[in-house]
Amino acid sequence: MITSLSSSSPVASTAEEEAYLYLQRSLRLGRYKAGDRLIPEDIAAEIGMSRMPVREAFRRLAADGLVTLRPNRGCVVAGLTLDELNETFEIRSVLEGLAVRLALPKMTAEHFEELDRLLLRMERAGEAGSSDWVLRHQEFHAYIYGLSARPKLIRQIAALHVAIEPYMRIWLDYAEKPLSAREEHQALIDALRSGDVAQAERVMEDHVLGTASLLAEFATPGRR
Amino acid sequence: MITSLSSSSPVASTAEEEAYLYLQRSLRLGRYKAGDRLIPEDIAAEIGMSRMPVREAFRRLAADGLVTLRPNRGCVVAGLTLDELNETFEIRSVLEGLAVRLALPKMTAEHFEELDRLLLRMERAGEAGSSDWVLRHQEFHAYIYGLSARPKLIRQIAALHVAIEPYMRIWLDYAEKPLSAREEHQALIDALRSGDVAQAERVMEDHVLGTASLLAEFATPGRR
DNA sequence: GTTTGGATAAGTGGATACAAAAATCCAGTG
DNA sequence: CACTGGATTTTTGTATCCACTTATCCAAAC
Repeated sequence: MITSLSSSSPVASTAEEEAYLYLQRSLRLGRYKAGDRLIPEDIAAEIGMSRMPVREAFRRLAADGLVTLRPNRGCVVAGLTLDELNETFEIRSVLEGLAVRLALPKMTAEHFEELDRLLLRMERAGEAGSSDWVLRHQEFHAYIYGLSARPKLIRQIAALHVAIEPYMRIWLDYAEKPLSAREEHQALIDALRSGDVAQAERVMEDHVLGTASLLAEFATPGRR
Repeated sequence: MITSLSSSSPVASTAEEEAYLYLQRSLRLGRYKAGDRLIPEDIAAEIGMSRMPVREAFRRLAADGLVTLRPNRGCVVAGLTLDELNETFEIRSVLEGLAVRLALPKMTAEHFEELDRLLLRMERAGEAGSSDWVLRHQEFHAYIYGLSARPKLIRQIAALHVAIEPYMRIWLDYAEKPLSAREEHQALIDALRSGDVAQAERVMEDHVLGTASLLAEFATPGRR
């Protein structure tokens, strides 16, 4: 059972893998700003290898949508405009809705109990938005998606989460209004318990889109 | 306006780009079988370059899901099990449904006329399944998705099409029963003309899933 | 003061060389 | 005759080098 929304294994067996994980981590933590140029030589020096594996890592990051690669122009940290960010949430909403639709028919009483436990753990992890809470929150969602038993779907969802993460971080820092986290997730569980697939799917879609609209409030229209 | 479902520009300005396009083409045309190993040195020799750009092309192909890359094990042509193939269609159905949902509100009378023209061109391109017809069919769909004005969504859809293409080709070769192509696409246009967003979205979802179930008939359960 | 051209520096792309890992082959053993 | 262990071959991964493209900077011209 997949319980993590990370898009790749955490073991770096090759230099390329190490570079990839290092850069992904740096990007997710917001070490670079959108538009920053990543110079292979510098990064290679930081982690003690040559430019070559770093270049290949760039290619993978580009595929993840975290950086942009142009011939002879190097590697630039990708920025999402508000439009692109919203688009990503739209895509997430249908994919995560689909995951719920596929997961629900497989759910048994034990699964619901586990969801209750995960929700509890999430609440106990602190403020909605704290880094512990974010982890538990991902766990909660990943658990549901995992039940769909659709590896490709899960990977796609994970990739979108990775791409949005830097922005979420900014947003969470600003979050003044308390997230209606408890209510929303309880509603999600309730919808699942009701067994109404279409309803559960819609609740998940709305949950994801709700996050997007919340995010929009803190972003200025032209913002990258 | 994006009118092609190809996932990248066709101009090869660098050796890596050339290798990528060459390999993508070979894979889409079914030159290799699933499980075949791609030897960088051989491919490099074929197109007259060193292994290095070929290696980088491999990474991009892996991101597209066309090949699998394992450390020290090289590059293997990806195979989709019937389950994975069905999963891909499930994902396509919600993404293409979303595209329709977003496109419809922007459609005017001219757009509908263009759709009529595209359908006509598709019919005139020959047998459903011929390579000309496939192209026109893609054009038809791409036109609708393009109207959604969601670049990322369109790219994701395109990527899934590329991944499935080799299988579609096999399937189309076997297709004995006439595709109900005309009726299905006319129904799609009708649904769009009705202006009922939810209905149009559902028609598109069914259209995509219908293709999947048709495909399933020709595949043996354990097939790669 | 702004613009333009070109020298110079910086950086990228690709090829070759070398090291390390995996696959293959083969002889010896049970 | 199947199996094991190790040498050999093949292939992959990484570093270094060179050629070429792009960016930067400065001076001369308008």
